[in-house]
Amino acid sequence: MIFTLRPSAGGAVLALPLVRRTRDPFQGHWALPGGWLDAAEGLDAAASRTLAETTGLTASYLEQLYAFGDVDRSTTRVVSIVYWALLRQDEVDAQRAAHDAAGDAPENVAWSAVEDLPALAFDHNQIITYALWRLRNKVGYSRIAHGLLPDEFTLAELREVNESILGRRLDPANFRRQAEASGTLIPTDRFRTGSHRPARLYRYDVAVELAERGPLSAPPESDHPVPHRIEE
Amino acid sequence: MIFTLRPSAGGAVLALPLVRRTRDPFQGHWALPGGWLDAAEGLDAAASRTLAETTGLTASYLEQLYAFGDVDRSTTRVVSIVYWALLRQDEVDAQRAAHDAAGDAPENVAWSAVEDLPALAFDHNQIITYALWRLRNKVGYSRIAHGLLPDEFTLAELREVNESILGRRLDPANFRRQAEASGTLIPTDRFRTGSHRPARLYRYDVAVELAERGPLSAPPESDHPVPHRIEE
DNA sequence: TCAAAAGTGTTTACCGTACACCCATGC
DNA sequence: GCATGGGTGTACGGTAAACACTTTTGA
Repeated sequence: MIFTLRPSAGGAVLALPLVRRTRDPFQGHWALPGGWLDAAEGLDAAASRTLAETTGLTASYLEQLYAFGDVDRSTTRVVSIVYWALLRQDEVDAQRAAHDAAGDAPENVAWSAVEDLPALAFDHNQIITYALWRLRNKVGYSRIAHGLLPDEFTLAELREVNESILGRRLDPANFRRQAEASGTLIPTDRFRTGSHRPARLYRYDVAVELAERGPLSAPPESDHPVPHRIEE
Repeated sequence: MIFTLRPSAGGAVLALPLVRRTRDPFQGHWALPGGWLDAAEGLDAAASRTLAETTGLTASYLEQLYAFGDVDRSTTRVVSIVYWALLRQDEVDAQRAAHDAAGDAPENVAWSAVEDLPALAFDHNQIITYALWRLRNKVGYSRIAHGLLPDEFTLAELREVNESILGRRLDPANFRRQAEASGTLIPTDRFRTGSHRPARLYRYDVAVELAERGPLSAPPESDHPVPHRIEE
């Protein structure tokens, strides 16, 4: 499941690529991009590979979502270990422009806004519903939004990403203070000009981001969990 | 991964069952209980079955944790879709008593406190570390603690469960107010006597619990995600 | 009567929200 | 100048934490 933000009238909207199935079951239907796990690759690697095969891009954020394994979710027995990725809009645009210039735009891939999805193959609509729920939850307590932004961005751009994911407006003044207080933003000396008062550009502190994912992102020093006791 | 609370000097401690491996790789080592996915059962069903085979019990809480699939995590290629379960202490005790009476205590199962784990087979120590991290996170924003308690419990017992998971003392007065304000507790007319002033017994409102798990616990009415737009 | 846990009240600090206001730039 | 978004100040309300205090039982 690959999310990006697509500019649209009245703010950006979340969009994701779908692929048209070329064989049964669900031939001709749209589905989430996916692929088979190779015997010689780990789950993360397989997800990265599938992402690259679909979009030609590398994700700025990639995380395991959930394993779906009901017996009746396909005509054969398939367990899907679903990952979700966030792509920076500028990279998606650049890739699309390159394809357009070369005239080799992928035939069976289409980007769809999440609020305007067709009926998909298998249980893929349900998977998207779950991913959206997780995304909207996570944007509240995590600094996930920068996965959709270029390296340098204004606070207004960051706020608009959050607004697009959450589906509601945020107070610019309060958002600014919370963002600055989070300790994850590094102000630069550069400004975005072009309209009205120039806005300062920020970048993310990547060191902070790693600590949020728990023990999986950075393997613990010891094989043993940290002992913990109640102090009397 | 099966958690329960074991009474101990100075408060309860988290404990989980380990099984001794009877074949290579890691023969003789302790490992997390597990089993193979049957072609005719879903992931949740397989987790329930494995739990029952290990403990003879049904979980009061069962949730998918994570899928582990690095190529080098076993000598053969194995993808483990790990679930975690919470067991009520009274049921574990009853089951153990039944086994002791019948003289058929399971030979290769041992309960170990999480703060005193041996070196386990495969990447199982890492898996436990991750599960503990998730458990401690989740106890903060979810009412997960009641999975470790009998149907009726005092607020002090509920607080002690939270203290055991978090590894620190909580203020009884503040904990009481937060628990009562959560809207998930139903006071009963019964009291726990035996020492000092009797404490009122509470039970959980099960209806509330279901809403916390997101779209997976209760499938959405429609196959399509709820559209959302920013109001201008 | 005393110890100890159950349960209540109060004070403080902090944080999210709302909103008034000033600042700097393009037009 | 003036419209507009960038950026600051401030007041209010809710909630978590700290802790003093009362209540009720067993011993």
